[in-house]
Amino acid sequence: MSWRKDERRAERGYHHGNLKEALLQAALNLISQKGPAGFTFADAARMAGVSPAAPYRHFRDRDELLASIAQRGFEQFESVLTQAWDDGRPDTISAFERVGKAYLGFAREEPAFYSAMFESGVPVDSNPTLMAASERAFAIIRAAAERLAALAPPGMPRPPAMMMALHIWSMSHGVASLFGRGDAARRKLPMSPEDLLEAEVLIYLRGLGFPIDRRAEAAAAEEKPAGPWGRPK
Amino acid sequence: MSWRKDERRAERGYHHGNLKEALLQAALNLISQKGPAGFTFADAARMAGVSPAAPYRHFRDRDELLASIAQRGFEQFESVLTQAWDDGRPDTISAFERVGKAYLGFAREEPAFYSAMFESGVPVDSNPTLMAASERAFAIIRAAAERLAALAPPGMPRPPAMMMALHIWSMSHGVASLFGRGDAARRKLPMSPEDLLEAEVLIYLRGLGFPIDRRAEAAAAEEKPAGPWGRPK
DNA sequence: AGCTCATGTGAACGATCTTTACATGAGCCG
DNA sequence: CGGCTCATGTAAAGATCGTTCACATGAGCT
Repeated sequence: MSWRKDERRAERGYHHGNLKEALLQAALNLISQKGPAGFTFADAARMAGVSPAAPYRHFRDRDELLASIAQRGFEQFESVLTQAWDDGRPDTISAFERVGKAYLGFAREEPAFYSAMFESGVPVDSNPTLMAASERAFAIIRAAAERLAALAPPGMPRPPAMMMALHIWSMSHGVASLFGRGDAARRKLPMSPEDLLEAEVLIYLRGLGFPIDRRAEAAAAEEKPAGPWGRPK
Repeated sequence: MSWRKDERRAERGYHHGNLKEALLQAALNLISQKGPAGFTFADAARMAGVSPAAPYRHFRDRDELLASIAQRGFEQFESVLTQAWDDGRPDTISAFERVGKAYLGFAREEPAFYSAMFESGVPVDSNPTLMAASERAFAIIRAAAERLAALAPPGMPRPPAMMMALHIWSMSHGVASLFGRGDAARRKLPMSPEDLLEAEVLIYLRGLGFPIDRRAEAAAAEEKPAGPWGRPK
């Protein structure tokens, strides 16, 4: 790693070192603790050990900091999804399932990023670079849908990949947003969010004509082999 | 209507009349204009023509007002869904589609309610009456899913209604949250949110083994009869 | 060594949230 | 009708926050 000089400037720095980074980290901590509305600019400054005015050297205002976090979130999101997709290896279907799990995993493990990206009221379309980052993340889902659509059985009409991608995205976001995070808006579920989403997507794909094994859903619904739909309760 | 005396007290009241109501209305206006984060307690008071301290006679703090709005939102939501479902008349499928449209309609026409309910960070499970209202709203979807599940073709295994309900809900919320409102987080869509959701649900139901007419999706995807999947672009 | 510019500080303003003591008037009871 | 009481609203005040501006400081270049 590039320790030696980088670390000296980072830890102890001249004025502060990399305040920008420290502020982003502080904001992330605060958001994950108290939600995107509960984090204050002054708090982030305090947590970074600087005066309340210092952040204005790096962010025009509080919204720009939030937008920066959303931006970073989209980038990290894209990276996670890309890795999960792995260009469709070893096979399209299982890679696709991995993407779904990765989606939920990101929402759960990075709730601060996720809420900054989707629930903070940041106007995504007002910031071009933010918009672009969001597009790149969606492009992964879109690409996966494309490959999946190409796999449609010969007899079937090809579903439009864009529509598939939007459908999958809305399912994933719906599950993540309603049931994904441990804390807020939780509701007793008969199964894990991951299994819920997996079953949902599989049923959807079967509806498109893909030859999905029914046992996969059963396994997703619950490990209990009490019929193909899991426990009937 | 019960004018006469009610109205005198409502309009002109003694101190203010029904400040509580006025505050809720003011908050709704403010939220629909500036989002749930952008509304301030003082602003609501000002809009109601009272001092900034007056609201505290009716709400412990800002969060309680928000929770009250969410509560009311869930009640109104339940009413809208109940009306749309109409106990499954004239037939289960079309009533089900109506519920989906009603869901999106509510999210679009009452963005203030919707965001207070789902995106304001109000801890739903901390307030029992709020939780109950939310449950009652979800119960409509659940009941519809139940009826739908009972309609499953004889040869098919019966899907668990609860799972169906959760799936439908996550689709609806996903579409509403990502594409539903005119303003925030919009993205260019090849079709309307309503059509997107309708196609999604229909494909899902077909995946469950329901004999869904493919042309319905085509119509949903777009009116253009350019093949069963709408325009291939 | 000295200049310069990015970076951080301190003080200040207005707005907000919230509490506290005080005012007011509606409705009841005699 | 007169007075009591309590819900309802006000005024004032403290704490915090977002934001700005004049000023300080020191890193890096020449």
